[in-house]
Amino acid sequence: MATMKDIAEAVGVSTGTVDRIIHSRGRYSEKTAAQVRTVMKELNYIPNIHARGLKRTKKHIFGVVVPYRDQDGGYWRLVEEGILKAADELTSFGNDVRIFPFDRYSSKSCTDALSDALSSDAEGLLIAPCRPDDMRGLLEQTNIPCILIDTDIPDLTQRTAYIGQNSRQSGMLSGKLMSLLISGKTSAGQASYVLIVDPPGNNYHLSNRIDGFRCFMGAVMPEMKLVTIKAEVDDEHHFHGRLEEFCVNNQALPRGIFVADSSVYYIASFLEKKGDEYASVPLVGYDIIPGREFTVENGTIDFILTQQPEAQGYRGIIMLYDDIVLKKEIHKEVITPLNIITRENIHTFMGYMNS
Amino acid sequence: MATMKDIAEAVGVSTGTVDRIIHSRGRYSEKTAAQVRTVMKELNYIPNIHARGLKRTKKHIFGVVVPYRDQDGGYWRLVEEGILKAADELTSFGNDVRIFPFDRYSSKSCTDALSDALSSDAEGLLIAPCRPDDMRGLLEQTNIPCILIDTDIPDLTQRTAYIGQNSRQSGMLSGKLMSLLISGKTSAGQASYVLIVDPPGNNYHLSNRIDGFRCFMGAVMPEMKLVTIKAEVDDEHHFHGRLEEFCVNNQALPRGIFVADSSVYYIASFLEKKGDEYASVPLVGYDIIPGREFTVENGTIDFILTQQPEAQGYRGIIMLYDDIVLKKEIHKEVITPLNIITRENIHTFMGYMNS
DNA sequence: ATATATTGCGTTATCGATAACGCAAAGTGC
DNA sequence: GCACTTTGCGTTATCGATAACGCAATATAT
Repeated sequence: MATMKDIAEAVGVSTGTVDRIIHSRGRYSEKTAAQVRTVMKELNYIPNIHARGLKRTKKHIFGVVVPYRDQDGGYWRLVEEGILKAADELTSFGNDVRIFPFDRYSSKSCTDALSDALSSDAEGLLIAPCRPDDMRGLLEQTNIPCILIDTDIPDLTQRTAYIGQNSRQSGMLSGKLMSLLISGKTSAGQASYVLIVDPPGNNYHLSNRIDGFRCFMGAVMPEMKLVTIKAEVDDEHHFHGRLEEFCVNNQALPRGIFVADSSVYYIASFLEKKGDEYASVPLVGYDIIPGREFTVENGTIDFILTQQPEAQGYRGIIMLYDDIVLKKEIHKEVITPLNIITRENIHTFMGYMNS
Repeated sequence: MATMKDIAEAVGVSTGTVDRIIHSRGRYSEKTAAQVRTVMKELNYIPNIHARGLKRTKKHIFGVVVPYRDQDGGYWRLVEEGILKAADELTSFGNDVRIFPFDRYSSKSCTDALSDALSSDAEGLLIAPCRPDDMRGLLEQTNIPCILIDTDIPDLTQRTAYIGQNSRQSGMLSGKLMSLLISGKTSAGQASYVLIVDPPGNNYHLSNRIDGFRCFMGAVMPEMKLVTIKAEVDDEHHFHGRLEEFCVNNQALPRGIFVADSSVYYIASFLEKKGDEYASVPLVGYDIIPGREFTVENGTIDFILTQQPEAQGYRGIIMLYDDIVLKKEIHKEVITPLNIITRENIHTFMGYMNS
């Protein structure tokens, strides 16, 4: 492995000059710079990240702007876990990750958190711009590198990268799984409709998922009716109430139920409460929520799709670090894989997470 | 962040003593050691990995003993890719990864490769003991730490860790997917049997998968006959020949086909050649093979299960490094997640791999 | 009692990159 | 022509952990 000293000796200058050239800190002639760059390539010089890391006593501070842990059915808690895991690894190098959480249903909370983060001494931000229109203005005025997560704002100049999911595609996948689940059960007496549960909020991922689901079902099972109920509050009781109400007005059970986010666990608990006939209705939803896995294990929930929110959060921080500290070339767009979880493989995912 | 110097000053000794205590290198009294350990906990001392990495000029050499790239339908090529990726990251720290490949169908090739690796100057090995009985003897005589991949030998003292899959469980999962796929298509004229293709070799993962598949199908669809054909040679033409032969003797198409490894792509090409009626037979198999994805994309293959062989290889090397160089505590057993791949999500996986 | 071994500890050079500091030579302004 | 700035470069301390080396003070052997 070639070191800076090797380069310096080969060219006939000192390591200080080489360093200045590498970091474009001035105080060198272009002539020497060209020689150094040539020799660097020849010797295949790779900076020793340990020496760098050791010398760098400066603390790097990263800011994270994401919704409160409990919002979107605990989804952000998982993202935060990934963030904290990465933060933990990085803080051992003397870095710091500060979280500026906000209420995704409040415009003010959102902009407040963002401006706090921007005026903090963070060198880079990981932002979930759930309310792009509220946040865009502030983001355009800064020059801090930002990695966006969950929601993209492609034309933003500060957008160093985007990490997210293909929500419409995941809706299509849900549709496929649902169609497989219900194609077998041809109970003649049953009504031919599938229930779509639209969770509270107007998250655009939710509408994309539902859209994708409708699209797939429409193509594969055009005769199947799709009935939607909209929930207004992110609360288990509220969901149960809405469902109970629905059951009273509809004598026939649906052929299947699709829930566009982790509220699928609320539906599962409702169905289990109502007995076996209900619990056996095919149910497809999103996200693994710690402590709720048993409804997948016992088969009440047939399929769960997940985009590994922890992995997204973790990845976000690591990319920020790679970009700012290590100055690595990072991917501009990372679309996380769409995992299909069911009774038979849920264990293999749970064990793998925290390792 | 507390440094060794802080610890030393707090206790009233020198950093040399602290270092000797941390690494149990002797030349210190138990009394001082106790004090140092207490203060270390108090100050929450975390060694600076950069200082460590910097000081360590010694090249670490790791050996890898795995089957030839092309065996098991290219599976090992993928494992190797992960290994090389990890190796690439580590070699920038001045390490070296040497691969000792073997022919998994030859006892001699297998032991030769292993003994080469053992007599090399590798400090740790990543081994796929595909032929456990052949390899065990040699492994018991060494004291080099070994991480096993793919096949486990639980009682081996050198076994630092095992990375692998739950193959029986994956067979069950295949069974589930197959049962969903065929429960819908109730064409009256069709025979009621599912074809199981048993690939060449007596890999125990293969038999476990088939076993799991049979188990699930037997439980969910007891009336369904399961017909097995065994392939003898790992060659596309051979598979086509065996299938053609089977078709001649069986007028009716199977309700579904399960292939226990990546030879599923051979089956897919056969079905596509025979026309639409054949290509629409539900097909479930294993592994994403680069260049063959189109048979999943166009729907000839309905479901692919994968255990991310690249991730396994990558993880193996990283764990070896963590164990030997960083002296981290590593997990003794890592079971990789069972991913379900289908037309609607295959793209999300392919993009993610090399990032 | 003398020779040798062991124990317990301090001191120090080293790994490679970084950036502050210093200094001579060349350039600029009046 | 004198005072200055800028350019181009070398020198050096530093980051934290490591391990070789040295040196007393004991312990053990003969």
